[in-house]
Amino acid sequence: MPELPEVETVARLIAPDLLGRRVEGFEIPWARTVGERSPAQFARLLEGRRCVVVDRRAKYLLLGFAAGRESESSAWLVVHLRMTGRLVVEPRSGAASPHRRFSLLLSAGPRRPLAMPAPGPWRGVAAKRAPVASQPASAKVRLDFIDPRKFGRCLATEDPTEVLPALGPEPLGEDFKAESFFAALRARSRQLKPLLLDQSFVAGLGNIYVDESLYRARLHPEMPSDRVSRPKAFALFGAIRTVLTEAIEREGSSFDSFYRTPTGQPGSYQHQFQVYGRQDQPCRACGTTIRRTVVGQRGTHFCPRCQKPARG
DNA sequence: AGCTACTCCTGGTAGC
DNA sequence: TGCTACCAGGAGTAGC
Repeated sequence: MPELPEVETVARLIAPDLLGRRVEGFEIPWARTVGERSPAQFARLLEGRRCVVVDRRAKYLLLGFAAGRESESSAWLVVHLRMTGRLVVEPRSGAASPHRRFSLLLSAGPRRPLAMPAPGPWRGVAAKRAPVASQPASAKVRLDFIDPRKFGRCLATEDPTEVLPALGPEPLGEDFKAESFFAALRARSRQLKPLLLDQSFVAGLGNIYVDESLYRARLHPEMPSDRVSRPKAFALFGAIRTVLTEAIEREGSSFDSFYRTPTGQPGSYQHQFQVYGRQDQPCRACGTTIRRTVVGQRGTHFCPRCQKPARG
């Protein structure tokens, strides 16, 4: 499922195919994908504008569009992939997926590629490989939002803050500090698993990376957050950042039919999973059988020996 | 504040 | 084989 590393990968890889292209139209095969917006509102907000920003905040992709020759975004397409959403850039006349829910029709690209704008302060990790355009700049293209389960959303807005919910700190950002993370854990008394999944507490983690982070920090998913010791809180802080960084370096996690990069490639972080999806298999550290339970309505994977429920 | 349940959806799979 | 039933999952919302 697309979490922070997958969305980050999509942003990086899709940027060279979007930057500098102009919106010439759109198609909305599944209306609920675009929320309340009518085609007329889309036209007013986006048509004729040029893509100048491709960024990410939490699990949201932010595509910024500028009017005329300006370089400041005055309209945004805010995309959430949820479970099964994908963004793909296709030749304009190429065949569309039966699960296509929304498309932007884009002009040919600029003669000289638009420089990637300075990444948002929440990026945190440098790209390992330089993203390359998949389509020639001379071709008109189509940005397809493909989403079999229809959970994803593409929202057009003049101001992203008006469609984004309250979001906690970016775990790879500069303002995410171990000391304040410890204080924040102390200030609540929720089970770690649902707390870390709460996007207003820390932004961008989902089911996979929460399980992997808790395992790495040797913390039980049901432990109340205010019982986590200072050293353990620091360990969890480091675990979250390490897991996310390594996942970005491997371009995210893919399994079953879930999640592909914009070029259709799977990520490879699934090969690094220590607990997620490894129920009934031995813990790589101690050999104990990994267990799967349900915590807060979410499938939860942990090692009962490494992750003791006692005070951490 | 924090919990539980429900909703949105469909592809995949387990069970018969 | 063909059918039904159920489930995963993020996030928003409602009710307690």
